[in-house]
Amino acid sequence: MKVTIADVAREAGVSLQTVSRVINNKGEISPATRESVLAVIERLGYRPSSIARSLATNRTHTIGLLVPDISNPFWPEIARGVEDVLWQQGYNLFLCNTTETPQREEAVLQLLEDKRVDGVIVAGSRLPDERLLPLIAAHQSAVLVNRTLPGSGAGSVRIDAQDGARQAINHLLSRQRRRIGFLAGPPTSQNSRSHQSGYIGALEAADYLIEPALILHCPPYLEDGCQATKALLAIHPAIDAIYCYNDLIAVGALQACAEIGRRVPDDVAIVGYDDILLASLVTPALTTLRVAKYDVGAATARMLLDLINEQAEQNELIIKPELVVRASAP
Amino acid sequence: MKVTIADVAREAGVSLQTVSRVINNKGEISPATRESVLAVIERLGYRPSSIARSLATNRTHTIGLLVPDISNPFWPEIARGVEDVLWQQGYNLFLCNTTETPQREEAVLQLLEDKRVDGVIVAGSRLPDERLLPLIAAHQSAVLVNRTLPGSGAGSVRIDAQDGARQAINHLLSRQRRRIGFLAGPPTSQNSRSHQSGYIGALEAADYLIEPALILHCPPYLEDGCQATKALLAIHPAIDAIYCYNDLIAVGALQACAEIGRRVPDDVAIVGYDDILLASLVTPALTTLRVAKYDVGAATARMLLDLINEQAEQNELIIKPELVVRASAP
DNA sequence: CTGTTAGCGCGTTCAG
DNA sequence: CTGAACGCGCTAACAG
Repeated sequence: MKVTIADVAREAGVSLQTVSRVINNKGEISPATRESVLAVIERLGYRPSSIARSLATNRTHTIGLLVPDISNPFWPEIARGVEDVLWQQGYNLFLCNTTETPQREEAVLQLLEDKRVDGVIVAGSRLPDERLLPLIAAHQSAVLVNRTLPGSGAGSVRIDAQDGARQAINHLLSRQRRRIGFLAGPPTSQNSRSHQSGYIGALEAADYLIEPALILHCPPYLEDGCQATKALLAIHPAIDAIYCYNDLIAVGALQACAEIGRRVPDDVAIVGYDDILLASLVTPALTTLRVAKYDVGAATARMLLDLINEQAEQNELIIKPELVVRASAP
Repeated sequence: MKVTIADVAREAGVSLQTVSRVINNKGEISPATRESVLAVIERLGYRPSSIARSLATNRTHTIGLLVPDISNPFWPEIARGVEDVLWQQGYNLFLCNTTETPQREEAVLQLLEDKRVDGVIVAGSRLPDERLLPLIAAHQSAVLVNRTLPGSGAGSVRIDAQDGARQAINHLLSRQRRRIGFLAGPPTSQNSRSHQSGYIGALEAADYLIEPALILHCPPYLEDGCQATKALLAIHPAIDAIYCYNDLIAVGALQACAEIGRRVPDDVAIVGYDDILLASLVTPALTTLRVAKYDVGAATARMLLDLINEQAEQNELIIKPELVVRASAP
């Protein structure tokens, strides 16, 4: 059986309470008893039960992180940033994959509530506002990544996809690309809509007509990007550039072009988004928008902790991505 | 305030216990009262507190996963496999990065104990047996990935690195490579020693002398692999092949060769390990040993759950990697 | 089939 | 400065 606070108290010849005070550094305790209690704790190898503590304090020092899919290379670095900051502050992390499935996202959020997490970080949510809102509201504290949710009181950390898309399109236009396709990622992602408004905005600002048929949605994975690219180029052979929701799709586009004999960048320029490790290592190397993923994760975690401790200075943070020009769209 | 079981009981006009029974499907309950209790639960939106439940049952339905670094592309797929299986069985996952730091690994293992996790999965441990043993023993159930720990009672799932190394070396020898270097990864990794014994075994079996100086340790990352390769080739210019602890190191080796003007595979053949996404997409594509990462994660989680439920049929699983021949070592 | 009585291990009132 | 009693929300014996 585990040694409890009672064992320590008995062994040290003091009351339960005194032991508790020593552990939590609360109230004044005579150095003598403190030392002796500490010695007994050490000798018995006593460690307080987080569970019992949580029941009494109503805090778990645990937070939940929802990501669409941890095996998508964009998320691990975010998760790493989150976990590092949390660890430093004595918090643990529940990792939950939502697998792009709305029901699972809902179920996860409820389960985390049952587990009494002190807060949640919801990244890449695919839920519509009205379904997400009550689930977020049920949590004490929450920070959303790449999404807003008006009226929820949740914090928000976003990479400015609209700005990123604008940078990408302007770069392509400046290189004389005129028929720019857009592989827009999951239609249910708010982030996708931000990209799209940047894409449209930049083209309109340059007085180009928007052709809706140049925009194609697809899941954010390599194979899907490959297929979508083939479809896009089949319908619109004149396309001379493709802007992609993320790097995985962009690498898929690279593959598609190789397979159907379109040269990159000569025939078609490709621009990705995220700057995952892969981006700089494929051939041709991918022009993309660099996102400081680790920093985003760390900042998100810090914001959540501030929210939990009610000392948040801001509950909104927008980070601009940086265009990295490589061979796929020089 | 959260609605508790007492609220439900009062509202339904039954005792606490009856509500508890309904929730847990324990004992016989008259359909009538069951229905009415269920209705109240629904109406009040009652959800049992996992914390209170854990305190009473001594089970948390939570397990801890230790990985060296989730942003190393090898681990996310493992984590995904683990999380999927756990989720299906109603378990949650604490994700913990040990950052290749022994103290952090120790601290994490203790903290997970405080949190009363039902079990732990320890992947890529860097702790020596005598330090790891007590920490593992303190946990009810544990499964180690890519490592054994005699006398711990822990389960073990391993990818047979010795066999993988043997396959790689034999392949290289069959292609007339004679001076084969080995970038061995972290010296504190048991897995690294397995690779090494496969490397040595295969060479000895073919009657080649082992030159210790052809073996170099380095952290399992791209930059480190790049540096180590340069060092290796500087000392031993005659090397015509390099076998690497993992794909990241191998991609680093590819880069190093490009930078110093060694052609791959003409001058130097490179073989990696893991078959991460990147491996097939670099140029030249990497010959490597494919590891069914998701399956390893899923199998590990299943083994742990079986251990927890005391119905484990086996507590050891060894999976063979599969040689995938690509351009870097045809 | 259902209610009562005890804990689970700890923190937080209060007195002393 | 220290101790005793109570409660966190729930499950596990026992009764009935």
